Amino acid sequence: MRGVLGQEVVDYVRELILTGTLRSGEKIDQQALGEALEVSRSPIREALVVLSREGLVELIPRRGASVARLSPEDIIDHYALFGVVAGRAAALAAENLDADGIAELRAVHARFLEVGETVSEGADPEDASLVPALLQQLNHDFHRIINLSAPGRTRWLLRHLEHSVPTSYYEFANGWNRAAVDHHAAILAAIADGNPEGARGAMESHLLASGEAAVAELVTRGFFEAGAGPEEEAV
Amino acid sequence: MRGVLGQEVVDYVRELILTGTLRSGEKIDQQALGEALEVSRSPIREALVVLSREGLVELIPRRGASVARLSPEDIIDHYALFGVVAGRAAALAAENLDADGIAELRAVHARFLEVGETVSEGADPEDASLVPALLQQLNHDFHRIINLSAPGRTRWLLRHLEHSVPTSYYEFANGWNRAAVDHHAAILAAIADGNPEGARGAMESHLLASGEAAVAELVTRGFFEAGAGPEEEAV
DNA sequence: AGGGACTACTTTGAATACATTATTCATTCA
DNA sequence: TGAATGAATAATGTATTCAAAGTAGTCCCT
Repeated sequence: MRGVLGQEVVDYVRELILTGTLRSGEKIDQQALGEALEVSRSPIREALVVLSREGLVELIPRRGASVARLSPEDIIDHYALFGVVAGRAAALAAENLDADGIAELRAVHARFLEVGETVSEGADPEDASLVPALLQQLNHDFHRIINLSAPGRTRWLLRHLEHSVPTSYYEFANGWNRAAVDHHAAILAAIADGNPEGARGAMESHLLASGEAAVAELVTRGFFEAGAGPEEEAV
Repeated sequence: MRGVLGQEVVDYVRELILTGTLRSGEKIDQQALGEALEVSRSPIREALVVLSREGLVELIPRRGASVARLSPEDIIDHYALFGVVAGRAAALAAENLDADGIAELRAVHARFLEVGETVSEGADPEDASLVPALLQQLNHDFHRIINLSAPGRTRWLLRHLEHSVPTSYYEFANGWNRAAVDHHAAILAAIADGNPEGARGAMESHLLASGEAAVAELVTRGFFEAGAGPEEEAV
C-alpha cells in the first residue's frame, strides 16, 4: 500500500467485495489476483493487510486471505459505532462551528434538497446518471463540514469507519433518499441552535437508519450469501 | 503480517515507539530494522503497513515510514473515542449481562482491590515486580467481561483502539492506581443496577481520566519530544 | 560568497526466486 | 466400503534481486 499499486489493489478488491462479486468467506487467491491486475504478489499482499485491518478480509497465517464473514448484525453494529463517533463530532460542531461554517452547511444542505427535489419530479432525464454521484458528493460534503470541528484523531477514526464497510457507498445509488434529507435537516438545526446533545442524537439516529438501508441494499446484492470458503460449515 | 515474523516486527516497533526509543517524526529505516531483527524487508514492509493503519506510523509513498507525530491532544482525543465506544459496550452490558457475568465481574474487581491494597501497604516486597503485570491483567479481565456483552464489530473496534495508541499499557506501570479502582467500582455498580446510561457515563469518565494519566506518563518518557524527521520544522 | 544544477549514492517499491507448509488425491489397510 | 496414510501438488511466507525515485554532496556559475 506504499506506492500506487497497492492502493489500486485495495480499491479493486474492496469493490469486488462490496458489490458482492467476491462472496462472504470466499478464498482470495494472491496469484490469481496478481495476474488479473498484472502486478506481482508484493503489492497484493500489502493490500490484503490493509483490507484485513479494515475488517473486510480475514487473514489466517499459512492459510491466506478470505472475504470476512460479515453478518447483517455486524453491519448494523458498524453503523451504530459510526453513529456514536460521528455523534461526538456533531456535538463538538454544535459547540464550536462558527457562523461561516454554519452558513456553508446550510448552503450544502439547500443544494442537496434542490437536487433531490428536481430528480424526484422526474426532471433532467438526460443527465440522470450523474445525480447519484452528485448527491453522494453533497452528502459527503455535509458530513465533512461537521467532522472538521472534531479533533484530528476523531477525524482519523471516522475516515477509517467510512471505508471499513459499506457505508454511504450505497445510500443514493437508487436515487433520492427522502429520509436522509430529514435527518440532515434535524442535524443542521441542532448544530445551528448550538445544541450538542440534540446534534449527537440526530446524528446517531441518522446513521442507525443508514445502517438498516445499507443492509437492505446489501441483501439485494447477495452480499450475505456465503461462498465456498475454507470455514464453510457443512449442513 | 501474515506469518509470525511480521507480527513480531509489529510488536517490536510498537514497543520502540511507545517507550519513546523511536521519537515522534523520526524516520524508520527498513533495511536497518531488517538487520536488527534479522529478517528481510518483506515482513518489515507488511508490519509498517499495519502500524500505519493503527496510526502509529506515517507512510509516505517513495519516502518511507516515520513515527507518527502524535500530540497530547491526539492522545486525549483517542481516549475520548475509546471512552465513547467502551461506553456503548458498558451500556449494553448493563442491559444484557447475566447474573453469572456480574458475579464474575465482582470477583475480578474484588481481587483487583485486594492486590492493590496489599501493595499499597508495602507488603509482599519479594514479588513486587509481578504486581504491575497482575494488576494490568485484572484490569484487562474487567474490561473484557464487559466488552463481551457487545456485538462483534464493537469488540473488533475496541481491540483496535486498545492497540492503536498507548492505552492501559502504562496505567499500572507505577504501581497502584487508586482512581482506576473507584472508576471500576462505579462502572460495576451501574452495570449491576441495570443502569445503561450510568454505566456509559462512568466508563467515559474512566477513560478520560486514563487519557490524562497516559499523557502524563508519556511526557515523562519523552514521547512527545520530536526527533529529527524529514518534516521537521526549522525554528 | 551564495545559489543552482549535475552527479553519485542511498533508499524505496515492485518483481522474481526459494523454502516451507497446507491441501488434495490416490492407495492401502481395517 | 470407509477411513487413514502417504506422496504429489499448490499456495503461502520470506528472501533476494532489479529498477526507479529521492537525497545529498560537490562543482560551477553569477
